Amino acid sequence: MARPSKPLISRRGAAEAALAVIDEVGLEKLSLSQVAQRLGVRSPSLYYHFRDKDALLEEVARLLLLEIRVHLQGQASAEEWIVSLCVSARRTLLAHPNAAPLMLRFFPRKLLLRAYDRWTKTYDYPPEAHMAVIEGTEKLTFGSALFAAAAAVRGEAPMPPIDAHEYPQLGKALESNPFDEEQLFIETLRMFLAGVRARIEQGSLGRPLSHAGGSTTAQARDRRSA
Amino acid sequence: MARPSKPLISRRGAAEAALAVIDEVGLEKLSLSQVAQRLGVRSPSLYYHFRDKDALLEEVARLLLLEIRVHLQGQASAEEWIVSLCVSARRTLLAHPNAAPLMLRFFPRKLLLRAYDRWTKTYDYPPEAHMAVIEGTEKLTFGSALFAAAAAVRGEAPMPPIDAHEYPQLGKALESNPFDEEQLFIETLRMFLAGVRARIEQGSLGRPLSHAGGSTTAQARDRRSA
DNA sequence: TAAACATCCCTAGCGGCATTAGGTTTTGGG
DNA sequence: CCCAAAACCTAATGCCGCTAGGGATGTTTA
Repeated sequence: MARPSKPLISRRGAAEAALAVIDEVGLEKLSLSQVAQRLGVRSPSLYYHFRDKDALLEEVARLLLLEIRVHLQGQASAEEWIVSLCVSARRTLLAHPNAAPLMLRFFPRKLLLRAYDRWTKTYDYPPEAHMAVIEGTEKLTFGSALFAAAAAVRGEAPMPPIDAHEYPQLGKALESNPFDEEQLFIETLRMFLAGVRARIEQGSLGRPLSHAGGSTTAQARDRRSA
Repeated sequence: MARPSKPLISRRGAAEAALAVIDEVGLEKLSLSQVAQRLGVRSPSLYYHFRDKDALLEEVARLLLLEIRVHLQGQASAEEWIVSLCVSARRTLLAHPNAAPLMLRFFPRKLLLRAYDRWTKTYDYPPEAHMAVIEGTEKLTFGSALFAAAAAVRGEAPMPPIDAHEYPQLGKALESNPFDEEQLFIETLRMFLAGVRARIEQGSLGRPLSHAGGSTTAQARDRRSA
């Protein structure tokens, strides 16, 4: 009952066990003893592999991000490729709603840099727009996923039943909304990407919105400001 | 030393005290005794006003959302009004980076319904697009604010120094990015709103992105699918 | 006015949890 | 074969959320 022939604990295995516990009982109620129990081990032993509980959770966050796998068919444009990647990311997080908030506390951005680097290679956007594209898609994706996950944990629908008497306009908006949850997310993504093109074509990067002229008169203005 | 003439604790006051403690020591390290101490009271007394710790934190979340005040000058379009409101929301959350994650755990959507109802009144968008506008702006705003806050807590820059050797394209993208943090957020918002208009004008709501024709040939197609 | 009741805080204490200290066995290199 | 490092253990500490039960102070009622 001291040192085993083969290690019982690995960082990866511990993270997987922790994720399983989180899926079961929730992030707040996760205790190291539960993780240890799942590994056939006592809780202080975890400290041989992790500095503290946060270090373990960080590993879980990394694990979660690495689960994002793209299963995309013959894709059309680079933009539709982005869309399907973001949808994959969202689905992965929603598959572990209790663990999703870890993305916020321990965002392993390093793991995304490679993907972003590849994106910028295939874009035909001007470089001044690259970071905005990254920022917009990332925030839309993780924002949508995190809030949807949080709502799921509470057992709420992300858009709660509206008191149509109190908020008539909003009620109508909800009624005529043709999208389900995921479709709505996809639509916001496409809106954003369409807007990227629009603002580039108008040369209005960094400028306030001005739709004085409609789409028929949309011509390129003088170039962007500094 | 029992019941005071005037109550020492109020829900509002306790939430303010809790917020102050969170600002100081962080959300994780907040303890009820610290809140109590700030109110000149012992921690179990808080249970007379709150069911449990989560109930107190929920009140803090509400407090935080109510702090969002719009200080907007003579605004131009309805869209620019949305932009300034979202910027206000983001700034408010960034003023309390330690408390920002509470938005995720206890999102008081009810407090936003009134604002959304008013939005939909002034929009000239078709109703099928209303929820997408709400969803997109909300997720962009809170996504940006939450991740920026989390990065601030860790003392990181939201976009970390890129190893330009490892990720050359991304390095260039960062170099030619003309925006600071907030400007980048604003730009993503404007991109999104521009995209809302673009997809409406093209009648492509719900459809995949197809920019076969450039802006010059952007004409309305047959109407959206079911 | 006095009794009854509700309000609002207190002290004491329980159980759980993260973390530390220090011990013990196994393994592997010299 | 020995010794150091590896990888687990038990025991213990201190904090924290929360509950139980009590007592003083108001307010309402008879």
